[in-house]
Amino acid sequence: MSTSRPDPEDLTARARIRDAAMYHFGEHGFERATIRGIATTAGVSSGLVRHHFGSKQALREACDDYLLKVIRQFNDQAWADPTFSDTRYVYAARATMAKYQRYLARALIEGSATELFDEMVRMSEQWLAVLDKDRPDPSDVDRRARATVGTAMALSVGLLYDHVGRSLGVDLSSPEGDRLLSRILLDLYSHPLMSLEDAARARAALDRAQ
Amino acid sequence: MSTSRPDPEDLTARARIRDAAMYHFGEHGFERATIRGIATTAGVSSGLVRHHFGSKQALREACDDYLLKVIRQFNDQAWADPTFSDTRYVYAARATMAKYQRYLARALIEGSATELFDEMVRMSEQWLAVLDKDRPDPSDVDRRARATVGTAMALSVGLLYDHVGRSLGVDLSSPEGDRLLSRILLDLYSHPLMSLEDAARARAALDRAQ
DNA sequence: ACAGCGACTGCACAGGTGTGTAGCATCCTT
DNA sequence: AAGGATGCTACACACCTGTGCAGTCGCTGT
Repeated sequence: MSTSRPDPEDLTARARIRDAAMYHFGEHGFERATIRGIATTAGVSSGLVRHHFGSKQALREACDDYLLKVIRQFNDQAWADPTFSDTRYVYAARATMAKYQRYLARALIEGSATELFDEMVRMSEQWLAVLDKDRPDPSDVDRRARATVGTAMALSVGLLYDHVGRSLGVDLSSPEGDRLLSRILLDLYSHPLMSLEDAARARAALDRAQ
Repeated sequence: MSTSRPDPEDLTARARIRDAAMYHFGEHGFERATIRGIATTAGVSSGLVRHHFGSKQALREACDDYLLKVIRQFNDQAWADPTFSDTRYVYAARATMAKYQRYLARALIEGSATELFDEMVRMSEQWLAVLDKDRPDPSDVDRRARATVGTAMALSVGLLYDHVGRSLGVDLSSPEGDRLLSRILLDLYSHPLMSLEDAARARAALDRAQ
């Protein structure tokens, strides 16, 4: 148990409550997290949580909204920067999202945050549009469809953060962990799991099966 | 709300409770699921749940163990079958795991099921060993490391089942949904997201950054 | 000076939860 | 036939939770 997570006093109580809530929701899940626990972490009374957010559910929604705002801001900033490449984007996205990783994972699994996912698909679609320019053969599936599954895959390591870290034997939040992960992703992203021929064959088999 | 999920009477009460628990845990999460709700679905008293499994936590562990057994059995069976290819394996795995999808997702996110993940990494490693034979250049990262991240990615669609289905606009559990997903995966698996040159460049940049 | 308002606290309440336990029926063993 | 284990139920208990609410403090505009 780390003792002090919240910033001292430079944030408004409302913001501190929101941050504490994201921490508790992410660490324990929505159900197990308690308003009293959140209030304690934020250094306020439980009544104040209710005063500012109305209900636990509304507090969750405020957290979702905030994260959506953060993600949108990151994406806009990234596209505005002319030096940004796709690899840099992925890397920076990981860095930006690091502190919200656990909350994001919980939110996606527990069903809130549908807007969040949809927004991320939209962002992936933008990138796919760029990548598709270098692609010789046209895809037989919709770009949005590919963006959807691509988004899910991009989120996977974040969703299974602890499992991946444990299996790799490193702390993913450490510099070494981040470097190792980058290497692995570079390798996977640059090596297709199957050849175009095998894929075509499988697709044909799929058509044959009706 | 679908009314009757459990099979009529052909299962022992213990097995019915386990099935009901996997359903409730998967649908509502461990915390929100209640022993009384599980008992009702299984058609028994809440006391019997305790009688057979001792505690809610122990019930969860029994579910994890069962799922681990199912997965091991599937994998052994797949490797024993000489006609099995990698694409078929992925396809059959999806079919086998379909009914446990939601439970698996919850278990992985909520932190139980570490054995499950590790076992899946081991299975991925077996497949990678086969795939590596056709690979011209040796990878600069451990096979187990690649298997770990690959496993996470393979699980991603299952973890984000509802989001992916909603974004694609189809029910993934339907035949059309399954076919669409297969097509998307074939496309993604057969097209690298970046060229070997770009990957080498990014790797060099990573080394330069220390 | 004073009324109003928002930030904030403390406490009580009702509901739901996991768990403990006493007791009943049924079947199997000796 | 006796007796004990086993599957199973019903009920009570203590606890924790989200929520409601009355009230205090401090600021701000008039």
